[in-house]
Formats: sequence, C-alpha cells, structure tokens
Amino acid sequence: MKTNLPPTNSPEETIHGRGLRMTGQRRAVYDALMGRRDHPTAVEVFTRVRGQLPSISLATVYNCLETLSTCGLVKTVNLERGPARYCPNLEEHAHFHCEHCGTVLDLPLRTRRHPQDVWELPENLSITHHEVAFRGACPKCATTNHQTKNEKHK
Amino acid sequence: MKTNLPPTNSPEETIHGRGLRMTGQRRAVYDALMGRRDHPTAVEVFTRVRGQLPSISLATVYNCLETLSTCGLVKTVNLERGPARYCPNLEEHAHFHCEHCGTVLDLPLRTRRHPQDVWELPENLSITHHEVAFRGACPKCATTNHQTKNEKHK
DNA sequence: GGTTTAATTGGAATTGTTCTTGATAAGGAA
DNA sequence: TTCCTTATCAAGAACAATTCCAATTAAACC
Repeated sequence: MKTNLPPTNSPEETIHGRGLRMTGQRRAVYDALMGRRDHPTAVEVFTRVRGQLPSISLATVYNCLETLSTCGLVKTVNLERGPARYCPNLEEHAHFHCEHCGTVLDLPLRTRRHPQDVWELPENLSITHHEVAFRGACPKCATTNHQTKNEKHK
Repeated sequence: MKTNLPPTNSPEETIHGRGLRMTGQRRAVYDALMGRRDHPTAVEVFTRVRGQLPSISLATVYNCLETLSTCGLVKTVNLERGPARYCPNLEEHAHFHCEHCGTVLDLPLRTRRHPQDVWELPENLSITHHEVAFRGACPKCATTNHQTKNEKHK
C-alpha cells in the first residue's frame, strides 16, 4: 500500500516531475502552509500569503492548494461540512478534531501498527490512501464546560 | 469510549426521549435510509421519500436527516468536498470510497482490534467518535482503466 | 526576442446547505 | 371532542465554499 511518505525531492522537483511550473504563487502558498504545523482553510492561507504577494487572488490560492495536493506536497482534510483544511504534515498520522473550539491536532502512528490491521479489507480492493479522524474535547475544552462550536445561543 | 452501537429502543422511543416528535416526514426519511445498505446524499433521500410523501420539501429532508443524525439513528459521512452522505449502518465500521465510480462501501471491524490501538492518543483527550476512511479503486473499477470521477473529458 | 503553453486574475456562476416566515400538525389539558 | 401550546413543515431567499470562465500575464523553450 502506498503511504504518503514525505518526498525526498524538493517541491520544485516534484512539481516539475508532473510537467508543471513552480510559480511564485505556488511557492508562496507552499511556504505559507509549511511555515506552521496547523490546519488552515483556503481563506486563512489566502490571508497569510497576501503578506508576501498582495496581488494574489483567492481563486489562485484554491488552484495552488489543489495542485500541491495532487502532487502530494500537502494533504487536503475534510473533517466536517465547513471549509476544507490543508495539512503540511506528510508523515502518517490521524487527526483529532475538537468539537468545542474547532482545533485540529495531529496524532502520530504507534509503531508496528497500521489501520489495515484493524479492518476487514476485501482482497480485491486497491487502497491508495486512508484517513482517520477522532472527535471529542481537547485538553483545554475538556476541563471547562464549553458549548459546541456551532451550537446556537438563545 | 462511546461507540455508536445500534439503539435497543425503537426510533420512536429514541426521538421521544429527546422531547421530539416522530412525524410522518421523519418516519419516511428514516425508512428511506434504512431500506437499503447504501450511502445516499440528501437529494437522493429526497427523491426516494417523494415516492411516499410527494409534498415533502428538500429543506425538510435536511432537517430530518440532521435530527436523526443527532439522535444517533443514522450517521452523517463527509468523505470529500461534495454533498454529505447518510449511512444507516450503526455497527462500528470503516468506509471505503472508490475514487473512480464514487461508491461507498462499509468495512467491518476485525474482532478485538480498535483504532485507538493504532494511534498515540494523549491521555487528556476525551474522544467521543472516530471515523476511518479508505480510498482507492473498488473491485469493478480496479480491473478497468476508468477516469477519476471528477476528471474532465477533453 | 519570439513563440507556445501554462498559470493567474477577478468576477460570475454553481453547489450544497441553512435560514426565515407563515402555515400546519402533534400532543396534552380541559 | 375542542382548544391550546409548541414543534415541525414548506417554499423560497440567503449564504458559504468552491469552481468556472475569459482575458491577461508569465514561464520555458527554441
């Protein structure tokens, strides 16, 4: 099974390998994402990148994120209905999603264990990726009695 | 950890237990979903339910699905950017999503194994749910050389 | 430098979902 | 029953996230 191992190549090499160009916009979007270990939305990436490239458009940020994602340089994460989030961590990991404050945390794999061991996978299924997400309350929110993020106030 | 075990109560009891009413619309939506072991979108449920209740509105289908989901009678599944899918299977299981034809399959849990064994979960995290999704090609699509579902034709 | 093709922009369009308002129906009390 | 209260529904408007489109700009190669 192909796991998403960090590429040994530079992002330029990876992009060129697909016949694509490493433009200033793609570079800036890539750097904005790699700069922190978090899970920003496209709009959040947009506001970060604007610091470097004030003329960039939101559509371009979407395009760049899509390109980087299909090249395997970043991961797209859809944990819930809202906007997609983008993840710079290419190591195998699961996500934890706090239902109170919305934070997303990375959970590392235990050595020698793999999700495939846990589930009955029919032989004839060809698996290319897998995604594991846990939900609940993060350490901060678990102690306090918060309302759920999207819950309505009276 | 709370797993989504099938409720021993009838759907009516579960709904009443929350101070809600089992209306004709909720019943019809529930039955439409339980009638098959697949993963329809809200619109697909809408067209099914219209057979029984021609005057039902799409907004009501969304409302009913939301209600049934928060009552734990069905599961909401967000595997990708498109529309949410709804799952009648309350047993613990993972999802397989075919990237070619879009089909979603249920994968049963291997006995005695749990996702929590595979990941490093910090002590102070309180987990309420987890979701596991695999992607790739289903048996049918693995043999043929299909295009990806959303890929553009020239 | 010129040519070719990919990429970017900005705005319009689309998709999926939620909100709003007035009408309807359920369940309990009289 | 009948009335009363409250939840729920229908229809369409509104909304948020994303994608599409057409014209312009920038890369890469000759």
